[in-house]
Amino acid sequence: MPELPEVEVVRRGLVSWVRGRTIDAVEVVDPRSVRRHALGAGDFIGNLEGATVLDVVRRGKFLWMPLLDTGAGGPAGTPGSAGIPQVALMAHLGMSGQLLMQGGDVPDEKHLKVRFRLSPRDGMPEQLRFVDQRIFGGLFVTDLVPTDDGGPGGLAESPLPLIAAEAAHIARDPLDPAFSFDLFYRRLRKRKTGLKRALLDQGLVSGIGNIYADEALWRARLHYARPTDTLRRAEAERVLAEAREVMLDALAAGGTSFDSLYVNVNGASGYFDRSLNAYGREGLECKRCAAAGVSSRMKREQFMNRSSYTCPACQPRPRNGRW
DNA sequence: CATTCGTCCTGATAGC
DNA sequence: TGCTATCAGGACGAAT
Repeated sequence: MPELPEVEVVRRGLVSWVRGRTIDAVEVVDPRSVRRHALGAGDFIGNLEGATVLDVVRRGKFLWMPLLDTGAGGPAGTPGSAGIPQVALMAHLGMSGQLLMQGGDVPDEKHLKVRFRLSPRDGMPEQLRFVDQRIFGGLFVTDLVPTDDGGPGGLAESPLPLIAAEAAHIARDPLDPAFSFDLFYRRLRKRKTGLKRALLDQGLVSGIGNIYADEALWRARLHYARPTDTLRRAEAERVLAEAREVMLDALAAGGTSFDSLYVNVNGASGYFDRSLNAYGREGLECKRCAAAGVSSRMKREQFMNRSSYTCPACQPRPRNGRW
């Protein structure tokens, strides 16, 4: 389930394979994977064929490749703009999306949705493939627009002060050097909602999904339903610091994976799931309580139409009035 | 305006 | 055995 670390692993894996290569041909095997491209699959293809990939950049879980039109005439970018890209190929992995580099002789994956044939380069696979079982992810072409907050964000800052229009509403992520805690805390306190809902709101802080939200809350000993307008500064700092820690650990491990739905760009699964403390541990002893000699079992509850895992002893549900 | 909820999807698994 | 129900969840647009 791709969250920030997994998407960053894909970005890093992808960039050396695609930067500078031209998209020679595009094949949309399943149009549902380009449904966010409003003008349809034909227009999607027309925008991409002949364009050159300049870079792979990210904000939150959105990943995109700024494109330069090579002059073949497609709508992608306008010649004469001094090499400044105007559009990008956007990718969101959703639940189960993968971006794979594959040689032309590799059989099609069962859930292959879109195939890109790239200009040949020695020792590099010919195809970039988008594979997605559950079709929550997708690809589309988006405009690149100026941004005044320093660039797209993420861990590897792009030299271009441009952001994909479709990702302009996404906040910076906690690993981003330009992430502002003050801005986050100010906005958090104004919310009338629960803490986990806020952590999952990509417009407030990006990159955190259900798994890392539960892990960060567990590490910070905070309950998911804690009202955001009661959070003390130190508590907000704590949960963000823990989110940062758990995502850095996952990044170092190459991303989290449970069922091989997610693999990185070269097809290798992450293995961080073995060190999760909260997610998926229903009925098991809370590791922290056990270490302190207290017996407490993790419980699972439905929240926001998804599972939330908490320890009832060290992450007590907030009560009215006092904290 | 802010917040919450329904929807999109497939396939593994549980239960009868 | 073969069917149906349940679960997984990111993000957007509709509803409240």
